[in-house]
Amino acid sequence: MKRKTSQKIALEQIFIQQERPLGVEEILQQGRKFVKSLNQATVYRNLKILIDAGWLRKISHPFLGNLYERTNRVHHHHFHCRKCNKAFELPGCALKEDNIAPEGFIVEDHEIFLSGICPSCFKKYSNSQQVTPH
Amino acid sequence: MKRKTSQKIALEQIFIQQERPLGVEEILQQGRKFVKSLNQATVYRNLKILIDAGWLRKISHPFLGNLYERTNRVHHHHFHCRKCNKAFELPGCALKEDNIAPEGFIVEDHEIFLSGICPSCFKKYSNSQQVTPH
DNA sequence: GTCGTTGCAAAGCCTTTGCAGGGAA
DNA sequence: TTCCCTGCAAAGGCTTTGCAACGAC
Repeated sequence: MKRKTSQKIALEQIFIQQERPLGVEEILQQGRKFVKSLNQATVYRNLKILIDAGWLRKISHPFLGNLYERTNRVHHHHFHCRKCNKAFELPGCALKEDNIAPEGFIVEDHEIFLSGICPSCFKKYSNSQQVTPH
Repeated sequence: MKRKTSQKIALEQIFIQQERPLGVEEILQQGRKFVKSLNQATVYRNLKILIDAGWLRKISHPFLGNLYERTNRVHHHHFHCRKCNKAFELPGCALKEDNIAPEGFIVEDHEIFLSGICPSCFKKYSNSQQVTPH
């Protein structure tokens, strides 16, 4: 990253302000609030730069495609709600420390994707099951 | 699946004989041993049919793209070796039963991707570190 | 003979790349 | 002024789709 352009600054701002992982389309939409002419190719090029710099991480999400998030976040994993189709960041890690892999495999990294129903959608579903009093 | 064609039978045979998850290119290569004219579009269409029938599962692998495997295999996860770039099926599951997700989230399914060095590559690496006696 | 299935080619996504012009240092 | 970076358009992978011909039943 040799030159600080408004496009780069915009991307950094978006991720600094953001709590959840973002897809390219969202990044592009939000980036255009800062730089109206922002182009997809520029987004992809700068994402790559930020990833190579260790500032961003790319998540290949099984349902939502490629998402990007800051590397400085504490270790966590992602939950996908099959009702509202959103990704949630879940704190902590439910992986057992021992017995992760058989003898001989050296585990350096891992990624866990959980899926099901999020609290908000479960609530909606429960309500629709109830007979509404009148 | 209404009609049994040689193409469908070929795909089923490939997966019945196969121990590890396969990518589309591999499926196509192997399928052509049975049906020489086998086309990519046909592979994709039949994969979809087999998935909808609950006979196959699609795995969106972070490094290797989309892989396909039989649904009748015991619960397991996948290990990716960053040296030889292969996917390994690991028996068992290192996920803690309790405390997987915060209160309110209903976890229905999960996928774990491990990565690092496989036993075979570790062995090679160790050997190359050693001074070969002469 | 029907009509579900196939092969082929075209088109659709998402992502990358070539190029000329623009802007940071 | 230099030359890195951007926007645009074209091209690359992978996957899906339209269509006429084929073949399972």
